[in-house]
Amino acid sequence: MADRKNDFQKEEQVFLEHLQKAGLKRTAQRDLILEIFLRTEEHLSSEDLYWLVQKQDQSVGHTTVYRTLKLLTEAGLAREVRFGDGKTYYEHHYNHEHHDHMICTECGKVIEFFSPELEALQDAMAEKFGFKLTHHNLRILGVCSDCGKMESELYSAASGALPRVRVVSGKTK
Amino acid sequence: MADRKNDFQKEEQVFLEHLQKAGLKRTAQRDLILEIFLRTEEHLSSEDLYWLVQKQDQSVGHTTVYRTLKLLTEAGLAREVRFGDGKTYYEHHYNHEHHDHMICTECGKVIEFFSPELEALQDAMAEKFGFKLTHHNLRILGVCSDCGKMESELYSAASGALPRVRVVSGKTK
DNA sequence: CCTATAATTGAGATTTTCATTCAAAAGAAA
DNA sequence: TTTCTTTTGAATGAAAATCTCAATTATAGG
Repeated sequence: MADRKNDFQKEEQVFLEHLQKAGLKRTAQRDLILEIFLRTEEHLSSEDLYWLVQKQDQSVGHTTVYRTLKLLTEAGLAREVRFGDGKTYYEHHYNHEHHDHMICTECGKVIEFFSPELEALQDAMAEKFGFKLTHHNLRILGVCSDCGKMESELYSAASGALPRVRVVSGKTK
Repeated sequence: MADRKNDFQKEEQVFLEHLQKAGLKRTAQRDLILEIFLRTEEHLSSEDLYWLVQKQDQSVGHTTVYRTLKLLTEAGLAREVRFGDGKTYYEHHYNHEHHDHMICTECGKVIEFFSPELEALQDAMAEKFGFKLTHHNLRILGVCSDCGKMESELYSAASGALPRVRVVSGKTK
């Protein structure tokens, strides 16, 4: 645990500004929750984050973590995502490019990907119907190459212009 | 309530075949639930369908409707969809082309649309990552032209090559 | 440094959805 | 009919999301 307290100045400022605008107060709990959220580059449920916070401050309760995540979402720092297991997860939103999720229904692995073509097509689609698009949400469900026991050759062969991607997690069920 | 009992022969046969294959029995409740489901071209939650069924047969319980919807899904007659409000809805699947949803966050209106380009792009994306795609799920959230008080001119002007579409519902919140 | 005011906190309870249990009822087959 | 198996539905359970309220804490103004 080295000293890295000032890594998230921007995000903290966004949060403070949001609190101010909404007439809310800055508290130690909210600071702690924000910090731990920012330090954790994973999809977190409110429950997940609660346990991480517990490790540092036993006195913080479920409710506060839950409410603070809602606040972070309002402030534009977090984004709610659902993967179909009934739970709501949160991921970083500020300074993180929009991306979609590809989910393996076997191992639960989640791949984040970004496709400008898909984005453009969705924007165009929204415009065609007169929708003012606020955001969209694409989940591709399937079986990943590991689980499908496909040759990884297929993967590398087809990956000429592979979009930006990050493999996030393989949840064990 | 005119006599239209034999409108869904194909679907009924699909269901009966599924029951047979799975070693399950045909019952009056399942027949009734299937019939009402087929007659209702809307997104229905288990609860919604339960109340529709109740109107015709007070003795049918939640559990049976819930389980029958699962059966219909297995049989390929229904599809589960989630719109992010925590509830699970079911829509017709048999003889209904795949489509995605555009949802108005103001009035809750749901537009079903189909875009071959989007489909193709998603398929390609799945292939690039070695995913064997089972299905995908795209929700575009925004504000519809009615709620955004935009000119409907925009809509009709831009609708030169408008994809197939069906406005399903405007749920009042 | 106080005090007053308003917001926050967190344990617990409630709500909502999804899923299971089990005894009674009903279908299927001989 | 008789026997065997599946279905049914009320009740219950489990899990997540949300709310309640009394006690606590932050903040601004004296």
